[in-house]
Amino acid sequence: MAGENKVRERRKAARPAEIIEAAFEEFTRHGYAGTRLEDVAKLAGVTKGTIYVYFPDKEQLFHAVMRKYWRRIPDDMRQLHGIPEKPAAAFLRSFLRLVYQTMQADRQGREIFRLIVAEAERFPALVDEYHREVIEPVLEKLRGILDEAAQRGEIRRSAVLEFPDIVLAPAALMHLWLLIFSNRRPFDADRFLEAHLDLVLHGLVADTAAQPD
Amino acid sequence: MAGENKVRERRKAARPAEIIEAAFEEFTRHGYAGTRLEDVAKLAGVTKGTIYVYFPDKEQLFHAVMRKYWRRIPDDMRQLHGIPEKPAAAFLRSFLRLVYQTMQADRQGREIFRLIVAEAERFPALVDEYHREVIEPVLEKLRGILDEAAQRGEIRRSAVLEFPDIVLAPAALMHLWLLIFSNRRPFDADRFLEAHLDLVLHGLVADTAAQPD
Amino acid sequence: MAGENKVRERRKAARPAEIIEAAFEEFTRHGYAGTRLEDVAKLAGVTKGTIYVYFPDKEQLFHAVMRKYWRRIPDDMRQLHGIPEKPAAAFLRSFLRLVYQTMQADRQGREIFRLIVAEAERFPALVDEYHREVIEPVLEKLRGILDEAAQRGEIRRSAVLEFPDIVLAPAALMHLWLLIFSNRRPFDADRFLEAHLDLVLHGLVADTAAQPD
Amino acid sequence: MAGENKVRERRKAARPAEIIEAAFEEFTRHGYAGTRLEDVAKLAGVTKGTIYVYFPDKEQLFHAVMRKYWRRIPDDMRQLHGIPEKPAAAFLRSFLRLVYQTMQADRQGREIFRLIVAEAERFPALVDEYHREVIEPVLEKLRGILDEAAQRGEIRRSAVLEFPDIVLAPAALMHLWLLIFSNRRPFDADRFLEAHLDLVLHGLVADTAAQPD
DNA sequence: TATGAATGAGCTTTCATTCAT
DNA sequence: GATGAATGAAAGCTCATTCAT
Repeated sequence: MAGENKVRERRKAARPAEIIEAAFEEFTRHGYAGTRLEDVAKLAGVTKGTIYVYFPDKEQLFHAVMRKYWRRIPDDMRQLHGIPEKPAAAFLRSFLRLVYQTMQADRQGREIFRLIVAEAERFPALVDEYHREVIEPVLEKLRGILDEAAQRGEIRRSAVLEFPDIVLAPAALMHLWLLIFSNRRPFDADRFLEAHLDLVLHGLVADTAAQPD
Repeated sequence: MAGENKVRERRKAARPAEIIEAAFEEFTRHGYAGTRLEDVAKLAGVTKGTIYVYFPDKEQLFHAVMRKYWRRIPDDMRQLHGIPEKPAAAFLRSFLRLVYQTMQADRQGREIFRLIVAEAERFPALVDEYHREVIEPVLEKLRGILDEAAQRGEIRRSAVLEFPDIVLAPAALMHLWLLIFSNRRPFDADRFLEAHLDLVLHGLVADTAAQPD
Repeated sequence: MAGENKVRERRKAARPAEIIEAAFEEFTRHGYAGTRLEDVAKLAGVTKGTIYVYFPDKEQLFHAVMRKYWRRIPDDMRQLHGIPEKPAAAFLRSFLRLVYQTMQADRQGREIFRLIVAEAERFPALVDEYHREVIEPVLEKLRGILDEAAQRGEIRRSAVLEFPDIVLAPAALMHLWLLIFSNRRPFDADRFLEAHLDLVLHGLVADTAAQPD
Repeated sequence: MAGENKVRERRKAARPAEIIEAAFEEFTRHGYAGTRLEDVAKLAGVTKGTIYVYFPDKEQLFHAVMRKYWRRIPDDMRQLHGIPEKPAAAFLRSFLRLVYQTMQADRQGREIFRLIVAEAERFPALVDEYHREVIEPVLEKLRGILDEAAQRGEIRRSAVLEFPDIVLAPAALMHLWLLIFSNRRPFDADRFLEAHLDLVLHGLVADTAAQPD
């Protein structure tokens, strides 16, 4: 009774995920319009028809790919729990370091971002969803860090507090550089992060006494 | 009769440019693979066949579009000539203000950037060319500004000097926001620029005496 | 437990009939080629595979549908037994009234007729079978009625006796009207029958004395 | 200037008609769903793509086929002009003879009728159009003939006058027989028409004195 | 017996490209 | 140069049929 059709069930249960994985590769490599479902199928080790067993059409498969791969990003931020939140300089450093680590390691999240930029016109609803679920939480987290530090008097009250994106911008730019140059252009991410921290900590510090590092 | 001919000739001479303009609209809206040459032709007021009179194939047309629209960007930087280069804070402000103005006004440059991100995998050579001709000059300009200011002792010698991208990053991010949210999300570019300047000037300033604004 | 089994067995035994019923609906609505076995399965409350347990392929299922639904038509004619066969006018009236009643009530027979017309080219053998089993018996019955009436001198000996279809034709036409206009076009079947009878009885009557109604 | 591209233009102008002709053959043989556009193309001597130069999709091609082939039917009725309208018996005979001739000769009109019956469910609007443009005019013509004859006292005022279809029904039935039996079943159309006329003329005649033939 | 995942041939439709005019 | 009819390869999608369970 037990274990006889487990293999089959396991395969069956894994099918949609396998197809999504393959679709991710093809979509990120060739864009939405440039992707051939036949290639997706081949990569997933199934036939064209099988894709349609699980997804009603190309568009829904695209949606599934997008949603699957951006969900994981905010999860990484949980690692921040347990890190003492002050002094602000140290916490900010931890926060940004985590962001860089995630961004560097997470090729998938990066490629999803490419698709967001590339297909923003075709799938505006997806862009909004992405903003709400991926970008906004990170910015809100950062805004909270900055606000509390400002309340404690550790950093200046400046217009920057209104735009946490500005503090994060260099990280986003690194994202883009990795995206468009792949590995053609050497990039010292550690040193880039140090420079980024240098600017931010000097730029936000409450008074000259509070020097970072 | 001669006048008639002239109009015709002028139109004839304008054909390739008109086709490129139309192709720009279609490529930026639908991406490379998603663009139909028939739509390009319709928008340009010619027929499909005419495109092939001037361009050997879709790919070369794409190249032409890309090259035409990014050439103009560095031109804007000439406006900086004539502005006194010190004090550094003021010059940086002028520089960044110019960058923001250009970025906001230049929908075409923005859309080209979208294509760079979207089609980086398919046209890596184009990305490299874009970097050499568009990104690099701006970064080099900024690097020059920063280096000179540092030599004059107006700003700190920090790791940031190695990565002028970091100073420019918020502007690039605004570029992206405009790109993916179109006009769906209100964005106060002026205030964003002020916050950006606030961070950069405080972050780079040599000593606490040199406050911006 | 035994009761449970019975229900199941009863259901099992009913399966083929349920499938045929569902197939009838789909085939008549969408034609042979336009019918999807998956829809048949859904309508029958089974899965696609089950159809193949009972029918080797789509074609055989179609055959089964056709044969099942035309068998019942001649049965209705048994209702004529017991009606005195003369005078001919009265018997003819009873006969035609029965034909009209059957035709109006029997949506299924009507739809089968549509399939006969629609798929005659693809299934000529089925058409011949249909003629032999459905059309011919009715025509023969009518021919018999007319012949006997003629022998009794109640109706004229005319060429019409060779073609009982001519006497029946208006009924067939009503069949067609119902088939192609569904309920879009109002149709007074009773009055139509009266007119039909009027023509036939006047047309066949032996002499002017024998007026119907 | 003249005659150089005439051949091409002639071919071009003929294309849609050639495709419609080929489509007619395939649609009438295999029905709407059963027809493969590739076969249509092959029969028309073009490639699949060419069909889409002239017709937006399969459905519009079907519409075009239907409309093209039923237009000609009412035209045949013009042949009646010039025939003296009385006595009614003779005119009715001419009318029905013409109907039979048309029906026998016009394989295309017959096949269109098959499609009307077969696809009535899928294209109800087409059925209505067919009724308005093909059936209705014939019935109205006949109704006019009968009404005038009745006014002149040449035929009885009976319920039949309300339903000219009844008078025409045998012709319609012959249509069907030809349609579903092709040439498998011998059919003496002349004798059938004679029998038909016999019934109708006897059935409608005002008094016993007025005998047909 | 019944299932339904999987197949793959085949369908309609699209579109970059060609070429006679 | 300019046209646009024609092509044909290939794309997205469908569905009758199979088969391991």
